[in-house]
Amino acid sequence: MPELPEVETVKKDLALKIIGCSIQKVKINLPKIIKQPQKSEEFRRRLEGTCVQAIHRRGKYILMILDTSDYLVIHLGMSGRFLLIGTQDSLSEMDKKHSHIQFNLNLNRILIYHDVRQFGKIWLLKKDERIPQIQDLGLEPLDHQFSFNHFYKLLKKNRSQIKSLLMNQKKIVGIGNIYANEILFSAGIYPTRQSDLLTLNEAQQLYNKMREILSKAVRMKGTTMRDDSYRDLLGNRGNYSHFLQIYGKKDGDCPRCSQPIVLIRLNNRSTFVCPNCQK
DNA sequence: AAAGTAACCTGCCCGC
DNA sequence: TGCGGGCAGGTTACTT
Repeated sequence: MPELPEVETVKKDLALKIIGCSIQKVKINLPKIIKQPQKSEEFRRRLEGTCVQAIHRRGKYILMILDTSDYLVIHLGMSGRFLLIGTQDSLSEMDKKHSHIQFNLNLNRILIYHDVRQFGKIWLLKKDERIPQIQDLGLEPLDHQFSFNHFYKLLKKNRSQIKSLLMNQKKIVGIGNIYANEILFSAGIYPTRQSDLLTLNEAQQLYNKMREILSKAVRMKGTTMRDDSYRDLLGNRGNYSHFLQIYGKKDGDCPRCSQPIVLIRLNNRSTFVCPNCQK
């Protein structure tokens, strides 16, 4: 599901709705989602009675800071989402089945971690505790510190296929398969091009499109492809789906030249290209 | 060092 | 209508 724009949307909504709230009770239905601490009981004990102080995003991870200085790290995997509801009765049987962690908040609200495919992960860490998943993350593509110069250097010192580089979370964070496809199409660059061999102009184009597309997708609150895919905290769809140019459009007409869009497979991921517009 | 493969899961969609 | 195969926005470990 979630790439930077989707995670950013969830983070903003969570910040709006639960900062200052206390977590009164925690119920764990699927312990394997919790990677740390190992014992569910400790997870529960350290969370109950705390208050949510701040919420941040780093790459595709959500960080929830508690007033005990412990913090939660959440990765939504492919299908993780949060539901904020008043009572469990409002959930369908299917939703109940996939509600793996339940946080009872004050004011009789319930925050649920829901995850059909169960690839999501949650850590509860002490203030000074670090995990490599976060430590090893690369640069934030929308950070104003991240200049074209930084980007260009990154391209030059790596020899991977440009699509792999864009999706490599140790180099640049937040870009997944949908946005990698969209960015490369917009920049007119074929996904298998070797990053250090791109021209200055191509690199500039790529940098511009990366920032344009990601920031527009954030404004549009992410992308929802199918009915069962990404939703925000309140169940709304992301509107960037209306702006997709190439992702999911095999055999469709290229929006630029009207030639058919071709599907190839790269690193086991579907990759959509217009061989006429992407060189 | 980089690319490929399989594994972790459930649900949906398509073709037969 | 039902079944099987393939696919899905991610990450990780292992092999080539």
